[in-house]
Amino acid sequence: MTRALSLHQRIREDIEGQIRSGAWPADYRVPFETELMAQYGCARMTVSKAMAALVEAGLIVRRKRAGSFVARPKVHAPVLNIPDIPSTIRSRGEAYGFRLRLSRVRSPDPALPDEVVLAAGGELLEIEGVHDAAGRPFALERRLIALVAAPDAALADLATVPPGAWLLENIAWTEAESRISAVNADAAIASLLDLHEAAACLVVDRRTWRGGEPVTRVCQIFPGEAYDLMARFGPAG
Amino acid sequence: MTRALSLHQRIREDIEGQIRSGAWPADYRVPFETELMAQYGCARMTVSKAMAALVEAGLIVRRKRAGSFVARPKVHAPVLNIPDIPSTIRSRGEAYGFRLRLSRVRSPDPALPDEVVLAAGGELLEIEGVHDAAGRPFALERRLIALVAAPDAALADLATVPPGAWLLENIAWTEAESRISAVNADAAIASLLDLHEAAACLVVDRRTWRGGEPVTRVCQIFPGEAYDLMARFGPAG
DNA sequence: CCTTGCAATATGTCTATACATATTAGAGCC
DNA sequence: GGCTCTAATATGTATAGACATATTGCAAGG
Repeated sequence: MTRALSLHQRIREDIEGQIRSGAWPADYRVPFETELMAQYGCARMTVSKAMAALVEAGLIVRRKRAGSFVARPKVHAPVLNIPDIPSTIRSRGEAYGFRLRLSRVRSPDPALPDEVVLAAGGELLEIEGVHDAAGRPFALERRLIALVAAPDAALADLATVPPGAWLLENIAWTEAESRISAVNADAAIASLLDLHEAAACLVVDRRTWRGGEPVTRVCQIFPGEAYDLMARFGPAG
Repeated sequence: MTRALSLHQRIREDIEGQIRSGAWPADYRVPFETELMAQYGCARMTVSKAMAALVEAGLIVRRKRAGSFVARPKVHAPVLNIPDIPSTIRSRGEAYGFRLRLSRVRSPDPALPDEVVLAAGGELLEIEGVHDAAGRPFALERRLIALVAAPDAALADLATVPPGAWLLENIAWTEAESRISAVNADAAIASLLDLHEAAACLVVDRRTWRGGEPVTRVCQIFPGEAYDLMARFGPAG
């Protein structure tokens, strides 16, 4: 059963439907607020609330004196789905495992400005491990954690809890940036992921911050042909 | 100069700042609307508008009788930036070019359900070409366009206007889905992109619809080491 | 023809008020 | 103690009115 919608939501959905169906193309002039208030028999504030939500969603553009118009679709803002690795594997019904291969505390390399910034004057926890799905390697993870931001990380039992899950529980981040690229597997990657050398791999390089303060940087390497990322742009479902 | 902000925007930004700075952690109870109206000396509707925007942005959660609380950050909804190829190249200050290599109208392959669905009972326009940056190959594009949805595409002068730009101008889409993966360049790709064989390439496979009706499917192949995609989660700037 | 200025108009913001609705703290009862 | 019912409370929705502001169309003047 569809829940009872408030009036401004109904107005919003009606207009959204016209736009998404293509009935109102880009640059089409949406009825004036006065017309809509007559049509729905409500106050202007109610119409305005619906319109404001449509602006927020990027579906319309409003211009004083001219009216409101259907926005041209933005090319560049699909929502990327980067599920975390354990849940991806478990949702396929496969057993998940994490094999820790390296875990040590060290100072940032002064030759690498990125590391120095991340460390923020303290030391770094460096971690490397392999995520397994059904006993076979699924992804290689190399991670640096700023101990200034997450001092407890050094004490965590990363042999049992993968570092991504530990951080998510303990140091919630507020900003993240991911870069996605492709590389050929070198000998080390090929061996760890059970691939032939030079196999194409998908690389997700993610940095996260907590209120401007860097927390961690992680590089996840997936076999390119066995994994893909999905991005969607469209109805907010 | 910072523009004059309306009051509800200022309230919104003040609260957003507290959250993004980490001063108000997840589950922190933000001041009641009555407290905020006293603090800013305004009506409740004004506070409410700010709060509604924060809910829309996913920064807070509101519960009747209990109050409004800072939301725990969503893990997996970064906004992916897929700029279109000509503007990416031009923004680097390099000359952009498109070399059309193939353009023909054909029927969908009955063995490929995807093609049959895309064609929607009509024929397909198949296009292949290379995007050049500063005279060197930058990306290979293979595209199928449903002529049912875009009958004029067959008449477009795709030798001068790249098909992506043409479609954007003429058949605005409303929904898109992109899959991102990595492959090793085969002989054909390596030759067209001027890479050694087996070089890792980043593949963006995008399908678009217009109100549920399929419009086009495009596969763009980039040299993996020379290109990356960026995704961000955080301040909506 | 081009410019300037005015007035009409549609959106943008805000108020004060009203009632609806969900949830919780606490009172009262077994 | 554990249960239920009730009343208080904070948000959710909506109204009618007011004034601000940006932009457009048009008219008057050069």
